[in-house]
Amino acid sequence: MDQLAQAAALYYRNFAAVAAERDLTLMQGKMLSLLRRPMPMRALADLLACDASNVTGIVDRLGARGLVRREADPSDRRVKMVMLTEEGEETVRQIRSELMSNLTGLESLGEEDRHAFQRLLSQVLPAVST
Amino acid sequence: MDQLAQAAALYYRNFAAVAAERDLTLMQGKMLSLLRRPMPMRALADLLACDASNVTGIVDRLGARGLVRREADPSDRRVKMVMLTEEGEETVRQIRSELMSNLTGLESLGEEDRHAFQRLLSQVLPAVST
DNA sequence: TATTGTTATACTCTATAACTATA
DNA sequence: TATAGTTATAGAGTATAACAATA
Repeated sequence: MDQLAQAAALYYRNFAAVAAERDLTLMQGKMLSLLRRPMPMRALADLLACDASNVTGIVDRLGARGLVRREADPSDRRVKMVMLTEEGEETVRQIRSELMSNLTGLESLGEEDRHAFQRLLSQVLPAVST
Repeated sequence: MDQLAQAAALYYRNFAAVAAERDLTLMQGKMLSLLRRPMPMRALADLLACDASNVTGIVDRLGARGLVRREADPSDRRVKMVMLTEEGEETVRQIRSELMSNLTGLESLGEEDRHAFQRLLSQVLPAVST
């Protein structure tokens, strides 16, 4: 229990540090990481667990830096799809690779331990859609 | 790796929800939880991984609600010790107990799985002091 | 000189409420 | 009527820089 708290703290401290190196806030880094494919603003709000009105500002700031862009959805003209630009894609690649190399603990595990870890997490994570 | 991200997201989502029920922000809840014993402002800044100037405001707001108080340190008159009030202690007890009951996953594990989990976490947590 | 805590400042995140344009 | 996104607003977190008091 305390270990879960520490693991969570470690993960976010690491994530925030990696993002900060690129002048990104935690939320900006999270949003970029979520955009594996184009997504409506609304979906981003759900995944980031924040109000839809906040997404406007975050996308604005990332857009001003050329990391994401909005595009109209032909099938529903209310919807705006958000997607990474080329530069955004590259930034996400860098973040992911640095996250990996900072948290090498899991990668250095044997097969058996890794499976035990995943089994345990699946019990603790009944309702996570991220 | 992705599982660690999900576990961290789950933990903080749960923590923030429990804190919000008591009209506390995530940082306010974190600070209360850290105050197992009186602590200088400076130590809180280190544990919360934020600038010392932020601690002033957070302690101010918690103090205005009667959950913490400052006290002079006789041995170094620059230092102010922050400690929980009686109401603060009770709030922390409630938060802890609700966190536990929400994340029952770990508690329901068998001995073997629990040990595997702790062994894994200890590999991922080389530098966590919280 | 260095450290502790505060203040001032500017920016970001946050929820709420009111608005528009679509559906 | 309901939904997607925006805007306005107020409160909270954030780092930086400058400051007073103390070491």
